[in-house]
Amino acid sequence: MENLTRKQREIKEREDRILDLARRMLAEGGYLGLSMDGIAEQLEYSKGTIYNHFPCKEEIIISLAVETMDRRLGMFQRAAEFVGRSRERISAIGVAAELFVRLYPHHFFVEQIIRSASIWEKTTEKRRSLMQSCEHRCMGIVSGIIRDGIGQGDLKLPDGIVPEDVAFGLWSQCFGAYSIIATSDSLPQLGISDPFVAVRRNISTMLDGYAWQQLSSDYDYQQLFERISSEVFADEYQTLQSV
Amino acid sequence: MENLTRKQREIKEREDRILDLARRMLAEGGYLGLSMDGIAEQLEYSKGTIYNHFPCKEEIIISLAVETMDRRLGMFQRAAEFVGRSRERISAIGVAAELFVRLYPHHFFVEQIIRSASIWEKTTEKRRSLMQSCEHRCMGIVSGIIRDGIGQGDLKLPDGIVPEDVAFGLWSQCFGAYSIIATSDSLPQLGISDPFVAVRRNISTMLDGYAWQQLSSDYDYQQLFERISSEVFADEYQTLQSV
Amino acid sequence: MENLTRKQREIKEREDRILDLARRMLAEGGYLGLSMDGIAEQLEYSKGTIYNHFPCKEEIIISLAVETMDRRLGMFQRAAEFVGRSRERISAIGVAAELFVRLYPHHFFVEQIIRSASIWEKTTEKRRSLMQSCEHRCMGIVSGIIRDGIGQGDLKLPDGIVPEDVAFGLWSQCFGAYSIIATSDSLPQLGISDPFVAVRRNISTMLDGYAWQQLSSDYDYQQLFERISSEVFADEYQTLQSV
Amino acid sequence: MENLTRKQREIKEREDRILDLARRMLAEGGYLGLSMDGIAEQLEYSKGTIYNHFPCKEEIIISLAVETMDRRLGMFQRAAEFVGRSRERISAIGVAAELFVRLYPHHFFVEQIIRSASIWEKTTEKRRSLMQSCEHRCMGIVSGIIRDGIGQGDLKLPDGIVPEDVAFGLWSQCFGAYSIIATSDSLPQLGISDPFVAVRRNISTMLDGYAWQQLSSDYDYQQLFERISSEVFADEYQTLQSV
DNA sequence: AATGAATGAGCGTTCATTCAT
DNA sequence: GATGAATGAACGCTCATTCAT
Repeated sequence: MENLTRKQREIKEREDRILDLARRMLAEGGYLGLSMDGIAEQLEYSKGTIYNHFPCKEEIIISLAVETMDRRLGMFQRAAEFVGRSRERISAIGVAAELFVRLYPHHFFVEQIIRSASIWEKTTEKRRSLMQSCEHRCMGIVSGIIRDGIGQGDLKLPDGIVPEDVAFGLWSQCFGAYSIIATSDSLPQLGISDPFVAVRRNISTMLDGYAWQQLSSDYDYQQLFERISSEVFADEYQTLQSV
Repeated sequence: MENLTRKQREIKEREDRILDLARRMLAEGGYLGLSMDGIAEQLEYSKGTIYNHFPCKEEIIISLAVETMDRRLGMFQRAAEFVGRSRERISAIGVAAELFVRLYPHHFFVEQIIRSASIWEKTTEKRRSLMQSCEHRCMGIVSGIIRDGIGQGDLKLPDGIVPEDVAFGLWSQCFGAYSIIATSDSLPQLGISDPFVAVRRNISTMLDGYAWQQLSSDYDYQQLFERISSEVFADEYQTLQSV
Repeated sequence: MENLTRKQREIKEREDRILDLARRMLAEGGYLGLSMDGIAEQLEYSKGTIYNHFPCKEEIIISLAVETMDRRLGMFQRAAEFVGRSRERISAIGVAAELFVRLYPHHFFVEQIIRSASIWEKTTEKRRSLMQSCEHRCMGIVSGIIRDGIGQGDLKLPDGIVPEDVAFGLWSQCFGAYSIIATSDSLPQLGISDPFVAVRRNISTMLDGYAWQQLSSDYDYQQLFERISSEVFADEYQTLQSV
Repeated sequence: MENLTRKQREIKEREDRILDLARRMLAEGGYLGLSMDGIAEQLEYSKGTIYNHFPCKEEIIISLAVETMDRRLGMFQRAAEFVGRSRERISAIGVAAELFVRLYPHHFFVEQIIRSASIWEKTTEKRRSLMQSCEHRCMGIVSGIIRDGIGQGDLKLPDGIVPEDVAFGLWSQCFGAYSIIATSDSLPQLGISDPFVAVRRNISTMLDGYAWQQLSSDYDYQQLFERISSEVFADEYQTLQSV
């Protein structure tokens, strides 16, 4: 059994190496940049071996996406545990989102690929629902904090708006901004010198618009951002700084 | 001469059919979903004929993108001419953006594809700058309205924020939300029953956060939305209703 | 009829323009470098018009070859008329051959192309025999001079050797050398600094070997070369000098 | 291991079959006559298999050329080792050249193709220099024998002529004659009944012209030709006889 | 006679996937 | 379980040739 475990460890390790390489290839050249031949060659395994791990190319991409979502979910969970008032906690989520995309741009890119390529036909329904559940839980965390805020009197949503709508707003804002940042190289020419800062300000302003206490006029969220970064995401933050 | 015109009309018409089909293929299967063979086959023309219209696959995609951007730019320009206070005019832009993506979802999808595929190597610099200028002008319209609002005293931006940052916020919000809407089919399960309404509310709330007069609490922007739709974009609105 | 003649002149003129361009294209990029589309485009005629002149691509190449051979035949004929002893006259042929290949390298190149591409299947037997007759007459001129030399006692061929064998030797030597010169760019590195001079010396030595009077030791053939160039081929020689 | 060797043998063997077929196709229809589709079809392998052996069409042609040059170089080297006076040794080279072109006419044709087609862009500089070095060494062998002849007093070159010039003469004569023989089917009609014999006589006469001892009048080079054929190139000679 | 849009067989090449060893 | 040779459908693209106008 010890033997088996070692074997299993080896297999898991190789699987990780495949995924790591695949992610880099995907980031480098999109869906076409990822090739089974290339993986086999660069990893110095035979193609057959790669196929022993993943039954087809699409499954690799799905695995990549699952890994990405898992990783972000983990960061979101740690963020949600931040002790403070509801808006501080939602700020922690914001920190997590930004750190994630800056620290693991390849992971983020995978999500974009998966949205534009038609992969689903070759995949099992199980895979698909696995990813949806990940998405679901991420949303749940954010909505939960909003609900907490409402419960604690920090926030009151107008009629016809549910916490999920606000969560969707945060999600859209981040996803849209990070997509544009990742794929546009003319932002400075458009007059946007520091897009990440702009995202934070815009989100903050939106939350002010919802009158989520405490307002950004009464609280230094920039400083909070730094504090969360170094307290909750010490490792990630340091890695980012050193890059 | 009548004869010549008929031929030319036929050609133009076929070009449109090629682009329409190409757009659908792109929307269906991404960059790989669009194939020259497929176009020729489905349109029942020879490959040579397709190549008489477009010298390579990339040029089709570029043409698609240019068409998309032109069309939206046109709608933005009409929106910007709406007579009213600055926030009403920015609402008109919002109407344009939403109508555009709902009316021409394939057009919108093309933009996403073009962001992730590496098409540019096969294209001239002229093409590239043409598209960038389109983007630039769209941004310029939005920033211009924001500047007008500032000049007219409807809006005052905090220190360190320029109109472009706000415009970027609107762009991100829309682009992100519409991307998610277009590629996710589980929004209802996530609790977001009407994502388009949610976007409007979130954006409106952000503008409230910037204290852009008149605040949504003092003005019925929902009604304005309807009015702009039926006045400025009568045709588009009707088409949308009938679908 | 005057009208018809003008028309015919126009047609002939256009045919020449087609052939000129075709020859340049052939020289530039070999068999593949010659394209019907390219001809039509650069000459600003429609493809149909080109096909009115030549029924297929191969016919153009054949025409090119015929033109080449005609031109050289003309030069050979003028050379053969040089007044002098037989070896002087054969020298005149040598001058013609060298001037031809140096002055019209594209023409020479056509001959090489036609030897390596399989064009004949698409051509009529008539074309083929036309070319062969050209070749025949060129050979005939050279053999004739040799025969004259024998008749005049300048030369006596050993048993088993006919004038055509010697003519073949001259032809081979020239064709081989000029081919190598045209397609090899490393002759200087191989130690051959002036290949054209080398050809002349080698041929002259071979004729000495046949004891063709007057031997090169008794006659300044280099000076004769100059004289023939400037007397018989004044125009060609001048053109060459000015290039 | 026996197993592995068998597989490798099979692969090597197929590679040879590909090259053989490719050579025939090239000889038949020039650069265009060689097609990857055609190879796959005639050999009844899939296209992918062909591409497993050669990464592109050009590499096949290069391989063909290298094989050709290697083979002739080998024959030249064996010829150069013939024990005898310098002119006997140069005769051995002549035997090698003729046997080569008669025994492997397709090989010879490859060289002509490669001279006129623009293959080099798709190939590495290494390939190119490999071929040039082959050419260089062939030339070196011939020049070396000439130098030996000079050193041994068999031969004295006139002023202004270097051994390489004479070697170039031999090369031109052979290359030209063999090219014409290979591509012209009307030699008998032109009065050249045995062109190979004619080449030998012409070359011999040229060497007589250079007064290279022993002169053909004092030595039976025809008989030497037979002797070298059967002694140095016994295998090749026999193969030729039996064809 | 001139046009040029239309054709379609053909090309070189790629790559996910299979399966005998 | 590992290997990698073999497959073959698909791709983007070219171009000589035809023929309705």
